[in-house]
Amino acid sequence: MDEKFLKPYNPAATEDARYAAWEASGYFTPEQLVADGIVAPNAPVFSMVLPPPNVTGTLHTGHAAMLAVEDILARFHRMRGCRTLWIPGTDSAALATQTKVESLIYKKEKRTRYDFTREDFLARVNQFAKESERTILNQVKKMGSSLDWSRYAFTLDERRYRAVTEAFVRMYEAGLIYRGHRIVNWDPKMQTTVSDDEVAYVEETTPFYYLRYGPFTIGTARPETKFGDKYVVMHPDDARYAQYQHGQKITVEWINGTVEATIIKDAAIDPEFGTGVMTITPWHDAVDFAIAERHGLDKEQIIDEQGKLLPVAGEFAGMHIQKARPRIVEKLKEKGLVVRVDERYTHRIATNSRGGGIIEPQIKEQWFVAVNKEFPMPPSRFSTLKEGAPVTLKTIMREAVASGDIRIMPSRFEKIYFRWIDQLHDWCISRQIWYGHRIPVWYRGEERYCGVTPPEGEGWEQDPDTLDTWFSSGLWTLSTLGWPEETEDLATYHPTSVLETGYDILFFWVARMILMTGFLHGEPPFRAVYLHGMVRDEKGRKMSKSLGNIIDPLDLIQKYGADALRLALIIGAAAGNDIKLSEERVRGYKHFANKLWNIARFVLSRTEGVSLERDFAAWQEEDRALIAARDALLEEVTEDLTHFRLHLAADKLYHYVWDVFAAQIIEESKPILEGADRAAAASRAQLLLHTLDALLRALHPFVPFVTEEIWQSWPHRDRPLLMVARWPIGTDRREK
RNA sequence: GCACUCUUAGCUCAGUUGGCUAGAGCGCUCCCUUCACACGGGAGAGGUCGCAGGUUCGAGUCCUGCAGAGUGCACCA
Repeated sequence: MDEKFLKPYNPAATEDARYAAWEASGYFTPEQLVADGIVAPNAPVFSMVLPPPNVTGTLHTGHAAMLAVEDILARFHRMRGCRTLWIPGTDSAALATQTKVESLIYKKEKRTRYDFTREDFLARVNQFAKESERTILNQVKKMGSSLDWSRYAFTLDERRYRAVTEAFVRMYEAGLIYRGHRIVNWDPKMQTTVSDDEVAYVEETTPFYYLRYGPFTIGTARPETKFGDKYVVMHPDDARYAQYQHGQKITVEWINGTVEATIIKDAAIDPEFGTGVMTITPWHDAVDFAIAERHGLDKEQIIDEQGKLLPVAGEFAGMHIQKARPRIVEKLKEKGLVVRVDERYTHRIATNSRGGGIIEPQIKEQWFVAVNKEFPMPPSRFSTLKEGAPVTLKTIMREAVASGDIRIMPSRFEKIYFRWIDQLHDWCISRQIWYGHRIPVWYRGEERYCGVTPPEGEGWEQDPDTLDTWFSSGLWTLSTLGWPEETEDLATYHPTSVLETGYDILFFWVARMILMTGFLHGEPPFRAVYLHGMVRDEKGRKMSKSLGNIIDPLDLIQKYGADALRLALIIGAAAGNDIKLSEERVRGYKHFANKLWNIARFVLSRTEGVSLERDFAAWQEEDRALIAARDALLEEVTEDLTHFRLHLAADKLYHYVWDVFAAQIIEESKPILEGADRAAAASRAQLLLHTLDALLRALHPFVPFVTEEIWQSWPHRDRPLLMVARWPIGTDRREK
């Protein structure tokens, strides 16, 4: 027996070496599994892409949970003999990364991006990204992730750039990407648009003003936007205002003098709200914009891109809206235009969830993906979307899931997904930042060119904007497998078997992958979606810097081992449910790794010279019964894993090891092994070996490090690495 | 406003398609350094499974209502 078993299991001294050995074996790559006869050349395929972490980020507990689940799935399928591929990558996270670099440069050098040329600035961002890349990748490895590093992809590398450009051009040519003047979410702080899904609403209590507008009283929480209001809108059936005709003009005294106002009747007005009358600011409000579009009304910009008032505001021009508001209210009061104020009005203000500022809607010329535009379905392998049938991108997204071509787990998220699709608007994909995939469109006067390569001739200017980072992420299963080329990888591994990710990016990512892959490749990007919950602190709060409750997974790995962390993140964490993580839980599972270690020590010390021959005929009746019970449990575990019930599988193995194998079987074995009945002793010794052998295999996906470390000192191993040993169920059956 | 989730031991949570005396981790009490393991073992305290109905031979598990907590979505100025 190896002397290392005389000491307690020490994960910190073990894990890096075990990972290095796995990596060196080449078995993270499916071709190597085939080449060495580990799996058959025509074996079933199991493939996944890693949701790429931010290249400039560091590993957090959410990543740890994701890696634990995915690695368990990968190792399970690899051991079952599948050609298993799990593709790693990182995301440029354009907006987040650029913001980070901008702030670093400003701190150090007091320079902003406008002090650089675009090329020089991008060189700085790229340099920073390259430097940080190693950090996150090493941290991913610390979790034991069996990723195929030979296929590593970065969302901004050359192959991915090609895929993104190609996708844009194809969608442009199909009329599904267009450029238009529309109201968008503008972040004055980050100086860019953001998509609807990136907007987060924060509750705020502010005063609500009732203002005199000619014969009407209108309500607003934002008097600073009201300067240009010259349309007063009411419901067509509102009897109180029946005397006013649609289109009728009236003169009213307003903030900066008299204005000619036009009466508009529109059913969007809720007569029950406030006074049932409102004025509109089409340039800075989506509802107002829609009303203005319906009636062909003028739209005037009041606030500029920095959040400052324009000349229409008269004496307030040039002032930031935050500062101007109290003064405007003051002036309104002086003029006697304030009828009443509700001091405590609760409403939601739009903020940029990506760490930006308060969203100020603006009308801008931007690029959009048309989600409601009908087109003939391209060649398709979807079960309910036939080539040539009239569809929209929404249809593809809905049908892919409704038909069962894609299964979302837990299923309640399917409902949430459908709801989201129903109210989806066209997706604004252009961003006014520099870091990212540049839009492949060039202009020359009135001419416009869209193509994968720049246009011929002089005088062309490329669109300065870049694409929403989710546009490139949406291609991830395709772009990592070589699309737009018809590669062997694409033919073999696409659609991927399962996409595992957090439920918080169901809309951002999962839905957009379905949209883009469905249109561009005519099939789903994956067969199943497994959504894990958010990792929270022991009190159930979100982890955040401001709360100071962030748990660093690397600390936990250092103290308790990656195996312990994996179990803590898996056991008790059903799909879609949030996970509360506490250090005590992780410590508890470290004890499990040590328990296993000591079990191995006991079994090895008592079975020296015993072979693992499975001579079941010579076994004692009760030992055969124990094996049968064990195999029944392993059947259940296998079934659970097949159905993504990882938490149950892990829990069952944990209890079998501790409560059955250690507490009962091993304890009973002590007198048997020492007893006078040598046949019984021999039978029992084989049972111990046989069971530990099976348990090491079955536990390996969950606790790969400690099981592999034991395996390396296991005299009975049939493969040099446990990682590529056979799954226990199926093996015995053949031999019986 | 609409939708969804949660409410099980002191704390944090499992309990897959309804089925034997309801479980885990941590914590608590008492005992044990017995030859795999004190990162251990033994014994134990602790639960009307939110509340009220219903379906069923049988419900923590399904249905209805109520209460509390939370999340997502929404163009109520």
